[in-house]
Amino acid sequence: MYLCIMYSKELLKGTLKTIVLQLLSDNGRMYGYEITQRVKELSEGELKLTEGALYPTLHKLEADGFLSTEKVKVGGRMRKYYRLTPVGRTDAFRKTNEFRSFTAMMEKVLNIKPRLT
Amino acid sequence: MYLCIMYSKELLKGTLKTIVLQLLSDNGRMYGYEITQRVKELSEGELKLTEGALYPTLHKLEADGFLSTEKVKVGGRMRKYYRLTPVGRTDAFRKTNEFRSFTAMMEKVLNIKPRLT
DNA sequence: AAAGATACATTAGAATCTTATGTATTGGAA
DNA sequence: TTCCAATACATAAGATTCTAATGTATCTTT
Repeated sequence: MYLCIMYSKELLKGTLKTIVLQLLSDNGRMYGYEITQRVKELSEGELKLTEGALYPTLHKLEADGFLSTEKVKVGGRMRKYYRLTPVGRTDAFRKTNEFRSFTAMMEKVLNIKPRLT
Repeated sequence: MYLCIMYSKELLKGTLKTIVLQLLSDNGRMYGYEITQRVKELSEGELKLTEGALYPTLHKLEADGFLSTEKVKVGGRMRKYYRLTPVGRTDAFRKTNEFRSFTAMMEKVLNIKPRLT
C-alpha cells in the first residue's frame, strides 16, 4: 500500500481508501501526485504512498462511483483531477467515522487508555 | 481475518498479531478458543475472530519465536496454550506502541481531532 | 438423541499491498 | 547543454493476509 518509515506496514492495510476520500473531502479536488505529496506533508514524512497502491485505488473508487475525474493539461503534463461524487462524499464521512469507532474498539481490546490531550 | 459486525473489515487488516500479542501480555497464557472469546467480550461483541485467521497467525507467531506452546488435556479435549517468549514480550510492547503512533499519524492525515475523554 | 458449545486445524479464493517497470515532460544544476 | 531530479501518469507479478468453507472430535444441555 505505502512505504511507511516508522510503523509496521501491516497496520496501514485497509486505510488507503479512507485517506483518499477524506483528503478529497477536505480539499475539493486533487490529482494523484498531489495526494502523495499532501499525505507526506500531513504525516510529517512518516507516510509515503506508493503509486502502485494509489493509482489502482483511485481507479477502483472511480469505478465504484465514489469519484469523478477531469483531465487537465498543465504545462506539457497531464493531470487527472479527482473529486467526490455525492455518493463518495457520504462514504468519506462514513469511512472516517468507522475509523474512529475502529480505534475505540481496538483501545478496548488492547486495554489501552484513551489519551488526555 | 475476523468477522466484524460494525466496522469495515478492511480497517482491521494487520491488527491481528497486535491483538494476540497484547492479550497474551495481559493474561499470561491463553489457548486459541479462549482468545476468540476474550476478544468478543472485550470488544462487546463487535469483533469476532475467525479460526481461519487466528490459527495460522498463532502458528506463524510461534514459528517466528514470539510464542511458546504447551499442550494440556482438559476433560477429553486438548488445549494448546500459548505464552509469550521474551522476544514476544518485547514485540508485544513494540506493536502496541506502534498502534498508538499509527492512530496519531492517521489523525493528522485525516484531519480529525484527538478525543478529550 | 440431537444440537450447540468447545477445541483444534486446513484450504481455495479474494482483496490489498509491495516492488519493479514503463512512458513522458519540466526544471534546475553541473 | 546535458543529465538528473521532480512531476505525472500507469500496469503487472508476486507476497501477504484475510474470508468462507470444510473437517475432526469431545462435552454439555435439552
